[in-house]
Amino acid sequence: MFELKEKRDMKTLRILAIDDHEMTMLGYKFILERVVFDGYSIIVDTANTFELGERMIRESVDSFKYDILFLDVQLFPPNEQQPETGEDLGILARKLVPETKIIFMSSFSDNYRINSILQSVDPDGYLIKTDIDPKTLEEAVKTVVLNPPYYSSKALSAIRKKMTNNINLDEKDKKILYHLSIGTKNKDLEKHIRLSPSSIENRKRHMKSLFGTENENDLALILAAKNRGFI
Amino acid sequence: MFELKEKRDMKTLRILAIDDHEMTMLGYKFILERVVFDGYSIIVDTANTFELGERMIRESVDSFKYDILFLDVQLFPPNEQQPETGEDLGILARKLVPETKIIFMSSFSDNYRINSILQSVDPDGYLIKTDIDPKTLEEAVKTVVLNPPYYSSKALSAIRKKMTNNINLDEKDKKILYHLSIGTKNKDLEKHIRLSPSSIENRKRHMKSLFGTENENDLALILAAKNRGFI
DNA sequence: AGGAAATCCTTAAAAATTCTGGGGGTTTTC
DNA sequence: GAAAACCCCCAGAATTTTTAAGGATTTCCT
Repeated sequence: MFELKEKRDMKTLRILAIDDHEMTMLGYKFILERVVFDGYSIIVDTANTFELGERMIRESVDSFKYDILFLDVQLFPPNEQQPETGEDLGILARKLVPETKIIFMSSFSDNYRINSILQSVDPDGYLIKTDIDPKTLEEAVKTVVLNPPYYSSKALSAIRKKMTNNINLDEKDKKILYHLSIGTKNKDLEKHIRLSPSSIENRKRHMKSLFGTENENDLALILAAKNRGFI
Repeated sequence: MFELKEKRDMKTLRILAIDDHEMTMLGYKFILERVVFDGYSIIVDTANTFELGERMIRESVDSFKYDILFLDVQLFPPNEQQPETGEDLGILARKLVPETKIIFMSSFSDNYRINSILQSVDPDGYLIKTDIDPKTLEEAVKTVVLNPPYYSSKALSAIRKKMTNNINLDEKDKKILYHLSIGTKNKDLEKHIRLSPSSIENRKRHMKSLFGTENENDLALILAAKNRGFI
């Protein structure tokens, strides 16, 4: 029905959960280690920083390998300029231990990263945190082992939103939206996007008409874009 | 935990399956009517034509309403020019009985319709036929009732493919791909797309370079586009 | 309140891209 | 073996995008 790497070790499923909120990880650990799954028992290790997580992944390469990796998308408060994210850990893990299944967990507000993560990591699971309860957690683990991928209901709806909007934005438009959404000031946009200020104005105006927010301000634009799943 | 419309009727879950292959429907009926689900028994009605399906949906409006509708995407052999598809039935059902959950079933080759169906119907479930076995069928029904949506594994991967390709094609490009994929002759393309023949050539050449099929023929282009989930 | 900075809009010309028709070579079809 | 269809290239025309400059309005900060 399903096979792990070492026949001798088929009794345990090893999971590593990386999240900066230790209490939530304790919850995951509590739930998962009580799950009975086809006769396999589950062991959950945890790490609460990028560095520790990275070390544990690296160390696992030459010993047992984890079967599943739970990764929080946002490992640090957004204002800190730590560039390391769960996504980076996912990319690293894919390279070092490609057979390990990867499940991302993100809060709703990190949704805009889902696109990039689907591209860079192609995870075996994606859970929006408000969807997570003991049952989905258990389901996710089972599905990811037996028949990946597992996307939670809100993750699917975020994906569907992106899929079904037939507005075509090119890379520059998307960059403008992204920078506006993270609070980049208009006058600083030209430093990030290779366009003149007036072109940026034009594109913003154009997008506002696409999103039906003519003559409204930039906030209305990014709200509309968020609703449609662009950021 | 979950609620149907009429408290009195909570003992049965009514399903209508519409598919032109009667034998496969018998299979679904056989499986589903044996499912035990939280104490509810399941009754599966079937229809094997668009017209019959439409009539049954219309008749259900004023009596019992179906809880779930299973719809085959391709109700007729593609060469017949019957314009009626499962998608149309889905749109109709959404209008007449909005509370009925809708699950689409499509064969792999009908994948290009998934985009349009996600837009027009926003179904509660989407199954690719090769994914369907008794277990997924049962899972789909339960998930759709309790916590939709349910997308089968191959449906998800088709969606992911579309999501993650960062090639931007506009409507005209997509129309060209679509018409090529259904066998429209090059010389007839200009009748469907408001462009000169040479522009169509240019766009095809441009897309071939995007898809890495330079100097190959149109077949290579549409195969590449299919692989990337564009059609 | 007062001034500076930032935002938002318009216009018109320059620049870039796309479209078009034409010429011509190769392959497919009957 | 000839007609039809397909594929490629070019250069001018048409269209779209970018840009700079000027000005009106709002926001921010003393």
